[in-house]
Amino acid sequence: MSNLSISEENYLKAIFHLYKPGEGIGTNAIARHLDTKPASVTEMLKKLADKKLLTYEKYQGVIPTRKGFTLALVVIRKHRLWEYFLVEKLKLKWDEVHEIAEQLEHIQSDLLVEQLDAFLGFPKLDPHGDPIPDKEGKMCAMNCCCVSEIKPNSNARIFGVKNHTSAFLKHLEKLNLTIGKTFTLVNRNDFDQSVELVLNKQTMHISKEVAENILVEKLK
Amino acid sequence: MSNLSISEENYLKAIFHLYKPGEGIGTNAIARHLDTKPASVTEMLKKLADKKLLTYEKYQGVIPTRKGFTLALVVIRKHRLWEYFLVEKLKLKWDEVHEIAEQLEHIQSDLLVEQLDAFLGFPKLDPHGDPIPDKEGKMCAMNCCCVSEIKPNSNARIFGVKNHTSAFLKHLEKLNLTIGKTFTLVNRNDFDQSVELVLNKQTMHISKEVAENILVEKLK
DNA sequence: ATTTTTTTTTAGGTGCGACTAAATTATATT
DNA sequence: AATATAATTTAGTCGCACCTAAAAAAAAAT
Ligand SMILES: [Mn+2]
Ligand SMILES: [Mn+2]
Ligand SMILES: [Mn+2]
Ligand SMILES: [Mn+2]
Repeated sequence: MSNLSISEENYLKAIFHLYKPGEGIGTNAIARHLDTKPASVTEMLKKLADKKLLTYEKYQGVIPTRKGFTLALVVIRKHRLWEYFLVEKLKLKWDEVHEIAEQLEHIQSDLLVEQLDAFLGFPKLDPHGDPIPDKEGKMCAMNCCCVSEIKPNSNARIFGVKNHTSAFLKHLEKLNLTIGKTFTLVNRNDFDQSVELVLNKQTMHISKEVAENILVEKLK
Repeated sequence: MSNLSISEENYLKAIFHLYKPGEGIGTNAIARHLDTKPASVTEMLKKLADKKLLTYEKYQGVIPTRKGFTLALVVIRKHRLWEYFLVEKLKLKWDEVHEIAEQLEHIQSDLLVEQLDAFLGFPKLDPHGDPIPDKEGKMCAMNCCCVSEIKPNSNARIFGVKNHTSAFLKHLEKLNLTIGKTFTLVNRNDFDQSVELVLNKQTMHISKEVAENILVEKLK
């Protein structure tokens, strides 16, 4: 029964999201992700290392332990379940839920989480296409890639987003690029990496930045 | 847009609950209610006075301002809406929700509260019979009193409880004394203030402590 | 192999919300 | 009215989570 503070939970989650097999996670990257200062991060890393949630060696970059991964997944599970609740039950828009879930994810009660999960019908994906870990921390494998990675003349269905800011999501909504929509990638412009695609027989252009933040599954 | 900390919100709520017209609220009473020390209370009272949420004069006892009342009611509204949600939607027991609502009441989002209220169908009473303030802070007038205040040979319907601890609520459940049940108060024993009542044709005895914490409406 | 730049850590400090112990003020008792 | 008791405030600390500025180590550039 590891009782973590809200700050500790946010650090664990950030570290989880920044983790890539093989590489240690840098102090600066964590500070950037949490909008805080590197000096503050160093302090917290020592505390989390004391609690055996990650391995810390000066200047080496940090790697979460099994326990660290597990606890991060619990927070992520709660975040995504609450987002699902807010959109499906309370009828909030997909761009309105992230900030609220950022608070709700820290509510402490195992009973609450399990009952919420059941009430929602054990959803597998959150409103942004991200998989929701189950009670054991398992989540469905994702077979998707960025729009910026698919080839011209291929069809794709929008699966999710990588950027969760309200500004980006509202922009997508305006472009009618929401989850489930299918389109054909017609062409990629070499000089600015912008992408030309056809959606509902309408041709449209999206910037490199947008293309990098939309996740799709390829269609045959 | 007064942004209060969780502590400040909990103090405001405690002060609201302890308030009685005419009298100032003592430092000790607040400390007892929040399970903290008088010295800590004094400090917080000064801070809340700076924010114009109450009037504070050394040694005089404290009185909430209009603004203090209003903000306390917002927190109480959230607490009771979440309790209703937990019982009616997530199927938690009435003795399991208080601690969780104590956390949820601090989630900051006006949109969330209003949508939750609508989703629940604008409930008027929480699972313990307490009135839920509406968006404007208004709540239905309560016409009820303690079992310890009603006279022998009168009929009453259980309306709510004054004590919200899990221990007390579980006890009531065991005695089958839950909201909506009606009974006849047969007799009060003078020497220990215990009460004899008839519920479903069964005679039972309840202690003074229990009688003081059950709220009823009198039936003709 | 130096030098420069970047990353990370250390040192020292702040605000918040708690605490204990001691002083002060108010209230009750004699 | 003087004294004892209770309530409240003050003074001084502490842990947490942040900060800035400076030092140290690692990585990159010359
Ligand atoms: Mn968070
Ligand atoms: Mn999401
Ligand atoms: Mn609370
Ligand atoms: Mn209640």
